[in-house]
Amino acid sequence: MSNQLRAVRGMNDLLPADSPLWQYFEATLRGWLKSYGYRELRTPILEHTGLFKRAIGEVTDIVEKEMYTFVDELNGESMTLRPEGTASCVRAVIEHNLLFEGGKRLWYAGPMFRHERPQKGRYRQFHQFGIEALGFAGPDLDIEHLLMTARLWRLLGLADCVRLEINSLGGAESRARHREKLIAYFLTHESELDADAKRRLHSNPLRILDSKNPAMQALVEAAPRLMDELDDTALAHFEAVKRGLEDAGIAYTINPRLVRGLDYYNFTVYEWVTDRLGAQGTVCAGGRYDGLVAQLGGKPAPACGYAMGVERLLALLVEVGVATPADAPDVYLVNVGEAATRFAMQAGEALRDAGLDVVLHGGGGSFKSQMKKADASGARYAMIIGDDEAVAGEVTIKPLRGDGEQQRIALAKAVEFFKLVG
RNA sequence: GUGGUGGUAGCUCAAUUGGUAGAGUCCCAGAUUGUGAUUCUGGCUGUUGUGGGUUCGAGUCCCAUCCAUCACCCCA
Repeated sequence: MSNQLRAVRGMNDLLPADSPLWQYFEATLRGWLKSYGYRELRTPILEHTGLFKRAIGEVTDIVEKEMYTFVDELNGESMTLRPEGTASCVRAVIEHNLLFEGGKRLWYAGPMFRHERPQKGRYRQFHQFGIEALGFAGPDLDIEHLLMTARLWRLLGLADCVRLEINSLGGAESRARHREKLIAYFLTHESELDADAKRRLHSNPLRILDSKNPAMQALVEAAPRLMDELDDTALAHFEAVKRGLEDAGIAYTINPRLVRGLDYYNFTVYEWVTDRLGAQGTVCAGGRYDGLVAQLGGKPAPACGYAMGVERLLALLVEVGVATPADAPDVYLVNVGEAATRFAMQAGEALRDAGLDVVLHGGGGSFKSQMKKADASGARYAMIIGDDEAVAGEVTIKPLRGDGEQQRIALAKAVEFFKLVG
């Protein structure tokens, strides 16, 4: 065991027993995305480090201490495994001039990498699914995104275990103004700050508002509020988003302390959270990032989007007890004897031509042991072929589930039989 | 990255104050020599996460380390 090879910490194998749940989830996503007109964008997992530094922000936790960054020994370039999807998405949109013909609705999915201490619902390689709408001004797409996420919870049966929190961060000027007031306020109360807060005072004072330290609550409650700094445009935008939610009957709470860990957000931010996954309860988060396209060198364009943590959503599905769809074949092909195996190969192909899912028993074994495998496979039928059948060009069909008699018929008739029973 | 808890067969778990590592399940074979899911019988599986230490003797105590997990932190 000491020399045993293991997967890298925080990075998991997806085993066959679990893949049906992922496939069910992914299939649900595809249908749902199509119904809103979103189209897939796939970007490389590896990007130049500079992209994430510019997009996410130099002083964020992600960039400062969580990125898998390394030098490509072959050419000396600094590379980074993507820690999130938005930066790559915007980069690709700019690089290929996708906004030339107007706004774009895009989605992406895949592995992301952050070097954090692993915990349930938090892994070093984890999967995000996200959507980005670029080139659309105003609150329309913010609202669409919230409506579509709410629909997804209904589709997945999760509507009762997630709740929506929203906030507005306003524009850059509002945030700068608020930041100054916040620092001034905390400086006058510096003796009451805990160690975390003191550390953040100048690097990321907004984060102090997020503190869970009970001793800090009174201080935080009385702090200057960003909402008070919002200009008319930001307020009108926020009001429109709230109205959209109310029109759709989606419950929400305004959380003035909701802050994003990535620097590119402005105006609307939101999180869908659950209390059934412990400390890793944020299942979907997003908002508007109007400045990012220009910041990354593109022609200025408004944008908004969100990302979901796939592992967390699947954990929630398991918690709620979704029926995991079976992936059993229609037919398990039992074959004993050399001639029987050769005939069974042809029989299997004939059944697959007719659209059936067929597992052919491999590696020999007695009828008894093969029948046990047939049962364990979950197949509805066993098709039994011994040398007797092979010589006659016949097969024996035995129902393994429900009623029905075993019958021995010609292969061509068997194919017809399966076409009928589906 | 910080602190707490835990790690025994493929899986779920036992093992008295330190004294011979066990059960269920799974898998394999047979009862039923061409037929599963029930029943009965028999069989296989372990450097007790890893490496040190204390001891006549360590799954059990000590140290380190790895992994998981809970909270912090962070975030999806």
